[in-house]
Amino acid sequence: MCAKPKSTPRGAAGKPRGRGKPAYHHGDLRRALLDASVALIARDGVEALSLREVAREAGVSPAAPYHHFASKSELLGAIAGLGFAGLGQAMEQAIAALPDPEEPLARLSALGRAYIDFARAHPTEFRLMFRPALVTRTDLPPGCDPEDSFALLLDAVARVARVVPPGLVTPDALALASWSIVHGAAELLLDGPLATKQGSLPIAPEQVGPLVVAVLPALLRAAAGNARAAQ
Amino acid sequence: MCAKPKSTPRGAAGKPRGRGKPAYHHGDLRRALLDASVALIARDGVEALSLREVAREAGVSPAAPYHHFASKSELLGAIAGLGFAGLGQAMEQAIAALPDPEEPLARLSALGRAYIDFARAHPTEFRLMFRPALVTRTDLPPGCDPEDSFALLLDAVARVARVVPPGLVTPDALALASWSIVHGAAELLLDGPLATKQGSLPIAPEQVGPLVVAVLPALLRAAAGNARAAQ
DNA sequence: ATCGTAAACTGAGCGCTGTCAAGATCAATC
DNA sequence: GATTGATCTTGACAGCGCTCAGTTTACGAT
Repeated sequence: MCAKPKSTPRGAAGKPRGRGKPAYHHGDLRRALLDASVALIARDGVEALSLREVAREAGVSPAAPYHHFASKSELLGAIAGLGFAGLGQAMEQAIAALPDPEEPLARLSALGRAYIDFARAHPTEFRLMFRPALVTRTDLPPGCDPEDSFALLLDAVARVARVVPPGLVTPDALALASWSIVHGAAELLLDGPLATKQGSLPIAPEQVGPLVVAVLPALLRAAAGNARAAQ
Repeated sequence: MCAKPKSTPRGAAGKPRGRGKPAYHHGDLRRALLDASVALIARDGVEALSLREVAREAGVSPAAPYHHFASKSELLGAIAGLGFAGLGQAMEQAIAALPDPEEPLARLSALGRAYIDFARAHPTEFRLMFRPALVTRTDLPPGCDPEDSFALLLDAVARVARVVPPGLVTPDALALASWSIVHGAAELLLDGPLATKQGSLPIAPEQVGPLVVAVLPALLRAAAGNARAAQ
């Protein structure tokens, strides 16, 4: 599932060997560049990221990154790719941790919660996942496709829709609504008024996830025609 | 309400006068810079915007913009400010156009619709409104505060909550849910999979607004305890 | 009509950036 | 041990944000 294909392509382990010289070949520069980039973005923001500073941080020359990424925006794209992989993984784990993974409503709630938690835990990756203008989408290995991460969420909505009698809105609309509410909460949490000064809504960041997830089942029940859903 | 305070601060009208020379004083350079910036961002994206190109577009020297904006990010902040003002205005108009502006559910639906429509009509401004990292918030004239735009939305939710019997979740949670769903739909529409390849959900962009708004009342009814809301 | 003042704008320039071409270095293979 | 090919360095280019000293203009007071 979109894992790191090769741990150490050339050379030795991740660290520059203990000799006096810093070693001409880095070991795993690609990884080091990604890590340094995430750290720098987290500190100063995406717009302040300079490829040269990333290279400096990794201890290589300004042109070295170009042997691993065709451009700056492709490096950002790789970070976004890591984000998609991480989100998918977090969602799978959330389902696996469920007492009954087949219960539709619980399944959806767990995914929603995982979505928002991921955004809070990995804001840098999450933001890049949804800033297509900053990013050139390099062809990812199969299983890493953004669609795959979202498919889990949409599938969970479909399961609920199957259990619930057909209601006022189509299943597609249900899926859109579910996705929107979870994604919107995440965005407002990271870059909206909830983050900056939280003046508008007296809601602490850590409460956003639980609150949204608590509302989700009600939304699905009601939108599907006010019938009693499973459980 | 955050209107343009002075139409033409110095000099003559907006256009460079019809003489042969391009006129040393531009007339309304600030406005021209904002307009050019929005156009360039719409064409090439925010990250590709250069202050020098904006100046070129406006026919002035590279240093001229600095007499109107302290920095590039302050220019972007001004665009975001225009966005907040525009959103507030669009929301007020949406309410004013209502047959009965006092009907809580219709009021909320109209605001939600206006929110999403605004994002679609002014993607550049909308994005900047929610990219605080790109923007330095210059002190805006009173009435232009972002909070004011959102207050309308939150107020509409509160009105619904007042009519509906107290339910499973607090009014704050209701407000968060409503705002999230509308904002999330807008973000997904602009920068999410709905925009890029719309492979995940078979929903056309122009359908997103109506669908979300159709779900909104159901959400509020259900979350508030499954009781019958007004109307 | 003239002057003085302050705003608007210019042009040169500094340090930084993303990117590229050419050369140096090293690990692994034949 | 020589070859090969990936990895990294060096050096350079154009363009960027931003600063500053100086020029041009418009407006109010005289």
